[in-house]
Amino acid sequence: MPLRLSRSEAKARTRKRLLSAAAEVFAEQGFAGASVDEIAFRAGHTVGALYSHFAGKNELFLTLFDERVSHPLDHVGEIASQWEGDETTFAAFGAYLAGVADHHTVRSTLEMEFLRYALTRPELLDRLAARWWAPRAAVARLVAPHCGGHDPALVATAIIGLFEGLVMQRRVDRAAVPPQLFTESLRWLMAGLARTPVRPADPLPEPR
Amino acid sequence: MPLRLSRSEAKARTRKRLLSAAAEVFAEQGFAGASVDEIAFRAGHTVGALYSHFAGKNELFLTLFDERVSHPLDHVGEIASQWEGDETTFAAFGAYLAGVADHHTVRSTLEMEFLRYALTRPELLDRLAARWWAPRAAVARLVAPHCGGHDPALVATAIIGLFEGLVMQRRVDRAAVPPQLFTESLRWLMAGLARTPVRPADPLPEPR
DNA sequence: GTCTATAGGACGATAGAC
DNA sequence: GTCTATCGTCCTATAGAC
Repeated sequence: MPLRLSRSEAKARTRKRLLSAAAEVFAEQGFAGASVDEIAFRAGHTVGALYSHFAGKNELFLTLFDERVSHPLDHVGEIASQWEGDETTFAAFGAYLAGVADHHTVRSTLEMEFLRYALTRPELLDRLAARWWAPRAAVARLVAPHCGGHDPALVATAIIGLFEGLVMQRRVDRAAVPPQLFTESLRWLMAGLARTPVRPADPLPEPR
Repeated sequence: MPLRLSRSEAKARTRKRLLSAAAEVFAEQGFAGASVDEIAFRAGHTVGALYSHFAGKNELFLTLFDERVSHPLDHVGEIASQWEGDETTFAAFGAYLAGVADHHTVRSTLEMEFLRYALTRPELLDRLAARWWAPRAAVARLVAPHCGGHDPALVATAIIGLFEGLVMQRRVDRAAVPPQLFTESLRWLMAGLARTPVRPADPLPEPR
């Protein structure tokens, strides 16, 4: 590893710093509230550098949307490879997600801002929806053997919903959501699958 | 009911319109992105009217925070009064929350924006946390008889988390979260409570 | 109480030096 | 590729007419 960075390495480093700073500021201030000046400043640069890497504030935001915000549950694959439906895996899964709630705060706040931003932009909402397929499928594969006949995709959606909702509540009030609840509630849900009769899929048409 | 409004009635109506318009614009554009001009315009007034009712944009936002955004789960009391742990109640609860996901969109988006806004303002975060006590307690009372020894407060937190997470996913992708899933996943969770051994409360100290 | 007009400031984006 | 300086725009908030 050379002491001095090559031109392209320096450029890549600048870009990376800008993206990290942008993630922070967008999360804290929202899209409209974030100023390109502050983003550049936090990255240790000025607007000039920012505009040489990105066409503008919008493109910077969308680049972040595409490149940087992998969903927390993307990493579920790491845990899936060891899954046995046993206590160890439950605990690992729960601990991992409690950690997400406490430490990946910029990422999850930024995800919220993407959602709000996308809600008024249909084409972005589609891309956001597509983003959830992979983690949902990963969780579905993980739990399929323990679904007791219920649709693994729906079980996965419920599990992801459960964790997203717990993460959200824990960010508001840590005391209300002890870390063990991530594990416990997953256990409750999985135990209930076996005890619940399987119903016909989608007996009602999608309303409206 | 008189045909012409009294002065104070007209004033109250203006205030209400301004608050409704503000809720929409804040939800769509975020706090910083919302302009007082657009809020006033959507309310059918001008900035002058707005500033005669509110000290400024910040106060308008905080007033909304205090007065208008009752959490969806506040209404859980209506259902709680009829709860028997039976299929009818499950279905009503699920249907109600699927409706929230589909129709109360401004409210839930605004809640998201409040959360992001509050995350960098500790005193607001405390008030937001306090906001969740009542619905959590209402759900806890609702499910207490069916908790099988588990802490009803924690069960309530899990249930609320589950629905918040499902609502969020449904707003991104309706097809992924059929309305019945609200009912089904609640059934799974409740059924699992009875089958899961009760663990000692909080065996681990709160980390960090 | 509500409107119109405007002051004062912040921001996104660009131009030109290095 | 990055910086400094600046232009034009949009926004919050206020002042004064009605």
